[in-house]
Amino acid sequence: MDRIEDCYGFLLGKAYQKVWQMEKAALAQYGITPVQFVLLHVLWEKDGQKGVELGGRLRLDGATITGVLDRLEKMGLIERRPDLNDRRTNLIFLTPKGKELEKPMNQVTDVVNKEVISMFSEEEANLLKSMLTKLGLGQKGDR
Amino acid sequence: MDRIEDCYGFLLGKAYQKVWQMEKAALAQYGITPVQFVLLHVLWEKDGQKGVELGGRLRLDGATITGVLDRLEKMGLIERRPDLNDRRTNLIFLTPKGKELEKPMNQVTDVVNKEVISMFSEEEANLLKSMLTKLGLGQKGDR
DNA sequence: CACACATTATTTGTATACAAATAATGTGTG
DNA sequence: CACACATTATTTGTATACAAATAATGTGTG
Repeated sequence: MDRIEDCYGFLLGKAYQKVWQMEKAALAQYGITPVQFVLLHVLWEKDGQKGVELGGRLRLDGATITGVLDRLEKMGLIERRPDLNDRRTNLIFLTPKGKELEKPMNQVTDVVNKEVISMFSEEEANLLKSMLTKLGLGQKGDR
Repeated sequence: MDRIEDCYGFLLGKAYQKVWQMEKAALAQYGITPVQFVLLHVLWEKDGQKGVELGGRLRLDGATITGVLDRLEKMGLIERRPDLNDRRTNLIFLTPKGKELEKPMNQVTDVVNKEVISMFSEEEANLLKSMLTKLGLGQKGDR
């Protein structure tokens, strides 16, 4: 490999960095980072999950989840409640404030997604999605 | 966007994470991280560059470059020398130890690249590269 | 049932990454 | 030439991300 611009790891990192910055800018008005957004997103789908479930879905280390939850809790968007069935576990619940953000934050991130998609043909965008899914989430298909 | 798995930012992040881990594992025997590797790679192409040139090429903030250089310097792989033409600047030079790593490290990262490519057809892999370049480095073509 | 082993969350340490501020030095316009 | 503005590297602070260690609790096999 003569040029770093031929290294897939490098290219993926830079593409991620760019899209992450677009999302960060879009979410800045709510004081939320992209990672905090995706964690909230999983809770909007299903409230009251365990930390380890969130980490599994988001492919994040437990230590990382702890930190993200700390910040979301400090902002008053989520709440840790003890799991009555397993005292090792907390269940993570959205606060009303956390629930309110679903619609507006999905709107601004949808705009970013459309911006990304608009750089390619529909066919290319779909292929990109399936290739990234295969690379990052292990399988070609959906989960 | 109903599922985070449809969010390009998320997919890019996870694909990057996976490939980064593969590279990290391959480079671990040399005690080098993927980011340190790409910085060294730019120096192998041309020794004696300024920090700001490295940051421009790698799309990294000056503060990030400072940190990466600190660690590479501590490991004895690079050296900061004053620029006689501009006293604001250091020029970054490879040490003999830093030069030695070029061949072996390129070999192990080439293996990772081939692993990534092998997941797709040649046509798909080329399209992926051009799409990531367009997304992350601004233009479709090469620089 | 006891106890080795597993699971869950957290803490600590290291490495990116960027924003904002700072200090030193260059450059360009009147 | 002076001085506002730009450039370069660094420092400080915040936010991921993971590895390794720890503490508390569960689970399964003899």
